[in-house]
Amino acid sequence: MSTAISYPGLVEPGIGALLRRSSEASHRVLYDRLGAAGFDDLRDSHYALFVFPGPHGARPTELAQRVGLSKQALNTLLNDLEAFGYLTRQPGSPDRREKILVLTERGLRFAAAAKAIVEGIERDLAGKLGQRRFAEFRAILAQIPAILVDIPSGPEQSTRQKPPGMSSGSSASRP
Amino acid sequence: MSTAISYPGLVEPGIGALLRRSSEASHRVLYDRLGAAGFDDLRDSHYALFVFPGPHGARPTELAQRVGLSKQALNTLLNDLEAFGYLTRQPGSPDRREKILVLTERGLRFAAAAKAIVEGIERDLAGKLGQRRFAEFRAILAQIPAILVDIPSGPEQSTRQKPPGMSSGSSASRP
DNA sequence: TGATATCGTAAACTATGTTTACTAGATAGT
DNA sequence: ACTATCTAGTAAACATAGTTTACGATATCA
Repeated sequence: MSTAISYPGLVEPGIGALLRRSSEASHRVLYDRLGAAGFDDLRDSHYALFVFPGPHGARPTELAQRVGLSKQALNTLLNDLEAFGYLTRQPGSPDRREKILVLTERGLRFAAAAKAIVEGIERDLAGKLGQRRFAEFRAILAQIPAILVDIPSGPEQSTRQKPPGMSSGSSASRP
Repeated sequence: MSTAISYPGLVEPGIGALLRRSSEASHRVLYDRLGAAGFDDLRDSHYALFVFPGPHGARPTELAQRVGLSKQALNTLLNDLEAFGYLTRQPGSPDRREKILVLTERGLRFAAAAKAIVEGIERDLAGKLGQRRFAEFRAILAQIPAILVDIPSGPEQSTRQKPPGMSSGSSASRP
């Protein structure tokens, strides 16, 4: 049992670590409940396609951009979703190169279940924190990304320096 | 250009989506600045090992548990970190099966740079939001994970149902 | 009516992780 | 002391998720 020596460094920020933990916790709850509700044939990567407003009526390329995936990655997931009966690909109509994604009955039930679970989570949080504090929290949270991209390269670059000539060589997993 | 038909479902919660976006934004800023500060031989997976209190003085297995990785996944990353000169593995002493992770000069500089960047981010946020609001925000954020795990399986399970007999069959990527 | 762009798909490759299995050293039972 | 068993670290095989590159079919422009 070695005691971890304290040293003056951490990468995971206070605020960043907190955000990550909360984000992961909320998604875990959502995914667990979806699985428990009978939708246990999907994995997290499939769930990601249902971010609002979801796949219904969209074209693959459009959806890929929205969820931040390559057309290819998306296509694999769509194959699964189609095979599992969550959606179908309809040929697009004036332009027959297009496909239109259409949720099946099951797909619609999945989306409804997800919505209900999410609303439940928010109700619980508001209940524990108080409506007002939760609303304030949420409002600030919504601002964070804009603030962060707004101030790239702040004043703390005094730590900057180039590393010594460490040419990669024989590592296992360099790109 | 097909217009996305509105339908009653979303998977990505209000609060969950917001948390995810903020978390990703903060990590992107941190990682970008670390890269810009000369630590561009590491990837995100390596950074993860430096979550407070980081690898210094720890044993591999201990660290693996802390950061939520298998011993194996961690070991690969440690190989890289060692090859790039961020740390060394010292043989543990009374028990010579153990290895003790020790940051090198470069590793310590990396940790210090990360700390400075994180502090800069927090300063910026506090500046934009106001000290008081930021502190309140942070306090609530820290409570979220506990609240969420506390209330697993809430009252919204009325949506529960088993799916029809969709035996998997011929998909690309099912486990 | 071609030249060229665009949609969806496919194939090959990369990155990151897990599970299973092994080796060296530690520890307990006798 | 001697074997049995446990544990730390490592290795190998495999799973998952994504990217880049390529291609066929349709659309659109000159």
